[in-house]
Amino acid sequence: MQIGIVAKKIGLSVDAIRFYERNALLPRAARTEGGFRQYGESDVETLTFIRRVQGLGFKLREIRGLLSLRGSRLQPCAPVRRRLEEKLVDVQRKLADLQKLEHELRVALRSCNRELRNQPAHCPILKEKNVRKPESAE
Amino acid sequence: MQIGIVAKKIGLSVDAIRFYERNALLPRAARTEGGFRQYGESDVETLTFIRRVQGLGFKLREIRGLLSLRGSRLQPCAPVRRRLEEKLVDVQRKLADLQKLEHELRVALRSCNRELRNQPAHCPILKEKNVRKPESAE
DNA sequence: CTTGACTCTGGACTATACTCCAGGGTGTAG
DNA sequence: CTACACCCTGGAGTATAGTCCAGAGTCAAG
Repeated sequence: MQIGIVAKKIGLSVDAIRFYERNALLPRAARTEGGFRQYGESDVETLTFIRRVQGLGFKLREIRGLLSLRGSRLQPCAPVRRRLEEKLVDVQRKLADLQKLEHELRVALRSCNRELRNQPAHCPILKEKNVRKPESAE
Repeated sequence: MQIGIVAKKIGLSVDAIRFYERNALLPRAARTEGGFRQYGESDVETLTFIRRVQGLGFKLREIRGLLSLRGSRLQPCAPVRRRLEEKLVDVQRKLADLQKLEHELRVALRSCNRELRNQPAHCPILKEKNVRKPESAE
C-alpha cells in the first residue's frame, strides 16, 4: 500500500504519517525502487493504535513509550496500567482546575449582573482594584 | 517606579512586562533620559487586571479586548458579561470533554485490570485491534 | 571615577502536533 | 511518449506566553 491509501484508510493526512515516521512513532517504511513508501497491515495497526491512545489523551512522546512496550513479551500490561493511572490522575487534576475556574467565572458573572441592575456604568470586573474576596458570603 | 520594582510587586518577570508592552497590553511606558521605563499606579492596576482575568482563563488577545473596554465610559459591563458567559460555555465544554476522557480511561483501566488477573502477558490496550466497544455492559 | 545592580534592544528559543511549500521524481494508463 | 496523479525531501510556518541571551548602556553609592 502506498502512503495515500493508508492515510485515507485511517483518516490521517499523508504529512502526518510522514511526521510520525520522522519522529520514530512508525518504523521507517520500506521503499520501492523509486523511493515510495510501502506499508503493510502492521503499519495500519500501529497507526490505529496511535489514534486510539491519542484519544485517551496521550501525547506523542508518551505514545512512543507505549509503542516500545508493544514489542516486549514480558507482561507489558503492568506498565501500561501504570501509565493509564497516571493519565487518569492528570485528567482529574485538570478537571479540578476547570471546576474551580468555572466557579470563579460564575462569581464574576454574579457580581457583573448585580452591578448591571444597579449602576450600569461601573463594571466591577474592569474597575475593581483589590479583588480577592468579592464577597465572602453567598 | 522602574520595571524591576513593578515586577516584584506584581509577581511577574521583567521580561513578561516588556512582552506585554510589545504586545500592546500595556501602553508604552514613559522613559527616563537614559531610556529606563517609568511606571505609575495605573500601570500597576493594569497589570493586576491582566493577572486577574488571566486567572479567569482569558488569553492575552482576549485581554486586549477587555482592556480596550476599560477606557470607554459607555456601560462596559454588558460586553464584559457577554465575554464572561462565552468563557463559561468554553469551560463547560472542556469540562465535558475531560469527563468523557476520564470515563474512557476508567474503561481502559478496567479492561487492563481484568486482563492482569487472567492472562498477564496479553495486554488488551496494546493488542486490541478493533476497539470501540470493549464491553457495552458495566 | 569605579563598581555593581539594574536596564535597554532585538532576536532566538521552548513545547506540541502537525500543515504547507517548492522543486523535483515516480508510476501507470492510453 | 505524454499526462496526470501521486510521491519524495528538507525546511519553514502555525499558535501561545513567555524565557533567555548577548552586547551595550544607565544609575546611585562610595
